[in-house]
Amino acid sequence: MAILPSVGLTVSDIASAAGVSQATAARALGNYGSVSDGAREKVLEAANRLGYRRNELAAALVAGSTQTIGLVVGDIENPFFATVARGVADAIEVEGHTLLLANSDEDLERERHAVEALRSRQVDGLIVASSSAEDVSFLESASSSGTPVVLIDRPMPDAELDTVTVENAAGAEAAVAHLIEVGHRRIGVLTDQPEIASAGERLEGYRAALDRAGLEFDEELVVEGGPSQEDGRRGTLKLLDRPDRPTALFTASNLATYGALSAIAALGLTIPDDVALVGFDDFPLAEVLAPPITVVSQPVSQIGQEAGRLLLERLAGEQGPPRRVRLKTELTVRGSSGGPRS
Amino acid sequence: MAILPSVGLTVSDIASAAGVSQATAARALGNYGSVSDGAREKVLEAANRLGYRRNELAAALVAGSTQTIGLVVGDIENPFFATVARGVADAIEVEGHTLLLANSDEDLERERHAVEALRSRQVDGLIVASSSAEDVSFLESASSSGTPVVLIDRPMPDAELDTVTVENAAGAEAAVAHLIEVGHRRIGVLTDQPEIASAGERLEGYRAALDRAGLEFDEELVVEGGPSQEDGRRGTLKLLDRPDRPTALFTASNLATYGALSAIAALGLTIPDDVALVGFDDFPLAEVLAPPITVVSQPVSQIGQEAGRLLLERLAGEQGPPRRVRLKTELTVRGSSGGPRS
DNA sequence: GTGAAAGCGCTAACAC
DNA sequence: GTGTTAGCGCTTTCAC
Repeated sequence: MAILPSVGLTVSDIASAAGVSQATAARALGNYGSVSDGAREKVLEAANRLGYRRNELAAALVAGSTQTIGLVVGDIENPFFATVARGVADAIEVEGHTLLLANSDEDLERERHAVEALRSRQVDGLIVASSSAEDVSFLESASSSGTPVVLIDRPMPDAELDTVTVENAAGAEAAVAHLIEVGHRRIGVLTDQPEIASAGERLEGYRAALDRAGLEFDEELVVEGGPSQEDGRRGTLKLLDRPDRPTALFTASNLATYGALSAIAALGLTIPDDVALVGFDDFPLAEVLAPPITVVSQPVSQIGQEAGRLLLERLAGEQGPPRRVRLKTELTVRGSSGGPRS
Repeated sequence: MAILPSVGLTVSDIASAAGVSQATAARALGNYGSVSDGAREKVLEAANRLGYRRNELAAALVAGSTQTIGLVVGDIENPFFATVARGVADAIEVEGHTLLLANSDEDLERERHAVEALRSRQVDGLIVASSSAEDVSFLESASSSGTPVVLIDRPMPDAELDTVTVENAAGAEAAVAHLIEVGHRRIGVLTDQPEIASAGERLEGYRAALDRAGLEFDEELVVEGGPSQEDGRRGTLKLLDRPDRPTALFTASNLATYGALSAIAALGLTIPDDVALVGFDDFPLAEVLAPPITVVSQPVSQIGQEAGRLLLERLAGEQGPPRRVRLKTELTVRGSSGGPRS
């Protein structure tokens, strides 16, 4: 294979090949200003023949826009984030933007660092699933200094930023209310780390459902999972591996649900007889498991798409106050929550 | 919230604030050349105070390196690719690189387009799961013109490019041999699109196992799935929804396995009694399903990490011939393949 | 050790 | 319509 040292053809190269000035070639290539048909043709022919590819970096430097948007998620391996990423990619690519991706591992320092790196690379905007409910000042400052930020998944009512979230409290409440309705009184809950803002809302929904049913809130029934399936597994074991175990479980995220399923299997318990289960966030095999898993489904891809859309609008000049999009969740009752209990 | 128009502090801004020349400030900031301690301190203090952030774009323009690598996968929503992406990200971020991500949807035209877009953005290198076994000339030309390319997941023996793949044929053969060993004679196979190079190898492994056992190859038992779970489901239905259905099924990819599980459930069949199942590629709930699913597991994250490593080596100047890394697979026998049959 | 000046590849005034 | 010229923000000679 020949080594073509055609590392970087520039506008000037094309210009001389076409016998016009650099500016004319640039105009023809960039499709702006006015160029005579003859000149344009010569330029395009030369570009084509030589295999010219525009250096977007140089263009971005002068234009002040890279057509690149940064996405910061906890972990792209998490199917939730993967689907969000896909949604974002779909929404922005129609406008010619590309995704710069970073994982934060749900760690605030890493998140900060990722945001810094992305900003240094001059992303036009940022979409962030922030791991902190507290300190998003670095995101607000990005936004106010010209790099719009859209927050996703985790509500942040105090932040002056566009956000796309789902109805966490309502979704969780529906899940728990459903468990109560079929007869459960002791319902365990496996939550995300409390720093993650949606975790709070889901726990709130859990409490609201208990309240409404006149049930006591019992701290013992709340276990904090972590960002991995293994964390969820451990949490569930803690919750279930004892005599007075809850009769039902609400898992507040997809990985928590995976972990719980794994723990339940390990303990040899049967769903829903030994323990009923409702999870937040649907997943590919939920319908296939025996029994199928009851879930609060959320429009994951749409979260990404909406975030992309809001961001593109900001980039197009939208100046209004923060928009907060709340997407609906839906309780999908399948077998794991069980029929009515005596 | 105040709008700080501090959109872009430049080296010159810092230089004047520190009372030194632009060049000195740049040296202090960029940590190169020689700067007196006094000057350095003044510059760093000013940079810190004013909140200077280096414009990596401008730096990249002159350095000719963006510290960015492009990753092209079929679909980031596919857990396989998500894990690969994570592996790549982990491998390259230690060197300060960032991931530019693009989905090809397993379409060659989209893949080409993505590669073009990524190259225009001056990525330092590319990692690609190519959807074509035939035409990778555009990737070879990228490589020979200075943008190294590492191919992943799909073997491409004719391409003059580094590749990271797994032992597809051996893995598939082990899976099918195992099914034969426990007594199956009619084994259906759900493959990926034939354009995808790994699909060929896995099918080859399937045939090899049959051959070795003296079993006839029956075209009727081969069904081509597609890149989605739904495709796998449809394929499986075609295979199983008839009287002379195979007694066992080998699904050649994770989404195919998902689809098969869904179809089997829909048909009301029991695993492994009505139909035994072995899938290529492990997945989170494989152990949790009843019965747990027997799989050929592959080191997915490691594929990404190896690819990242190979690419970094090329970027560091490695000049040798194409390296072809083959990672081992492992047959993990669980319940779905059944015990010995009469 | 430091500054002045050139240049990465492109866009954008501004003349002609 | 076209060419000349001046930058975008940075790195990098090259004098001093």
